[in-house]
Amino acid sequence: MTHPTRRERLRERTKEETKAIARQQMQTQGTAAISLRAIAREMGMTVMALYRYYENRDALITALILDAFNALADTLEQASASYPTEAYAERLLAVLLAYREWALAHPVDFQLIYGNPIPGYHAPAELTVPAASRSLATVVAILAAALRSGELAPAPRYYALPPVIADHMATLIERDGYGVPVAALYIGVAGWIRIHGMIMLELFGHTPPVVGDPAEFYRFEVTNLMKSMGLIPKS
Amino acid sequence: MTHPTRRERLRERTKEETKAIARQQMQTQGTAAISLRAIAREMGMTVMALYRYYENRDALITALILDAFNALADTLEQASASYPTEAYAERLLAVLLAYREWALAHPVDFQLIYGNPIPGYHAPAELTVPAASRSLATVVAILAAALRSGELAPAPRYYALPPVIADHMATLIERDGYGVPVAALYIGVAGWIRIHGMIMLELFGHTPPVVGDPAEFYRFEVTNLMKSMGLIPKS
DNA sequence: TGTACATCAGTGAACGCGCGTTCACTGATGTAC
DNA sequence: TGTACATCAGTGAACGCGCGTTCACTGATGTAC
Repeated sequence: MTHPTRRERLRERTKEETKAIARQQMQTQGTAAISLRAIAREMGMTVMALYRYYENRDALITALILDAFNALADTLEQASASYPTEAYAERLLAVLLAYREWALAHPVDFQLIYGNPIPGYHAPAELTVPAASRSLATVVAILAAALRSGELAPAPRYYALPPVIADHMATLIERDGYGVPVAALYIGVAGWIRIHGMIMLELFGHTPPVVGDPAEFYRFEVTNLMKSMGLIPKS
Repeated sequence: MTHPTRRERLRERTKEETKAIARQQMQTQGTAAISLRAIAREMGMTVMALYRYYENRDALITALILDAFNALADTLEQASASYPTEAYAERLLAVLLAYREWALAHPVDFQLIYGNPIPGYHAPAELTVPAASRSLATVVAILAAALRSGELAPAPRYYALPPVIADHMATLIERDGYGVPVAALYIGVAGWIRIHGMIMLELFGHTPPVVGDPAEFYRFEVTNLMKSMGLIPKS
């Protein structure tokens, strides 16, 4: 593994610039309108120059999706690491607030990974699935640690989980080697889904007119969610 | 107000057929790919014939969106009416289950109203907003009645609603003449958002791999949600 | 009941545009000897 | 240190396609007298 050559560095920079402009254009035109010709025009190059960097349009889209999944997961991991390990409630709250903030700061990337699929494009699952599960894993890890420490006291109803679901989650934990109890995975998934709905609706402008202050509403909902789990943050 | 003429009936039928084919094509191509030429081709007509029925592409999209909002609201109202007025819990559960079922049965219409906006298209708010609020109103009406009867006992935390949000909702209720307490609107909105997240993620294939049986999971979550409000359905 | 006219559904060619991808090429930058 | 050659970035024209919307038209269906 030698150092990257000058050429390799320039090459990497062009690939990054291409993605940056693609993101910029999706912001105004929508995720489906991603066009190689438009990107090349903006870069002051011919379309064909782009084919040196990405095999075709689908390859560029895949790169954008992977970047988005990883950027989100990085942000969440950073938020999680900004508190001591045993401050479970604070860590979880920080992660959940970071989730919304990232989505609002990068609406296009969020739509790319969680919104309407792009017509005609098919994601290569072997690449996207691992990248996608990193975020959930961050949340579930905190929950599992909190459960182990006894600080997290899930309400009795969490144990009334229908057998179909409990079994499925147990299998999943086994297969992927998560090493967490089913309760942690369930709470993580259920919480993620609730939060996700709020963000999706806010992003598309459906909640603000009803709720008034989406940021305040989000914080209130997330805090309640955590309280109902037995995890109470100080602030 | 005379009867519709033969011509008017035929005209209506063609407009309906146009929308039906548009929906069919969005199902395979994505909501953004709605194309007048493709629709005309499928109908065995020239593109220009369509311009007799819809002023332009945007007008057709608006018609599809209004249809979707109204079909959803009709379905919810029907579900609500299938139980006696005082059976609040059963009515609410029926409405919430109907919401998911409608979304799964009409994924394209659901994406059209709650998914990514279509690039270049701008919805006329004076038409879409009233149609959109019908669904929420159905849920909120049940909650308000349940509150009045004393059968719904919201947890104390519902009254810890941040003033910004409570004030905004109070203004909204006043302005639109909902005639319900703030607690009913808040519970309705919060519940709607949670449910929405689950359905969105299921529709785009993000939850099934994690959850195993989305229908069972949905029922479990909705029931828990209602229990936490003090509304317990029999079945 | 018959006729003249208005209304309406639908045609067909054309405009100007954007798209992804192919192919054969030029000229600059690096590498081996 | 100089030269011959390979690698690589980028060009430019072309193919075949689809799109929304314009315009001037044809022929059938209804309506008024």
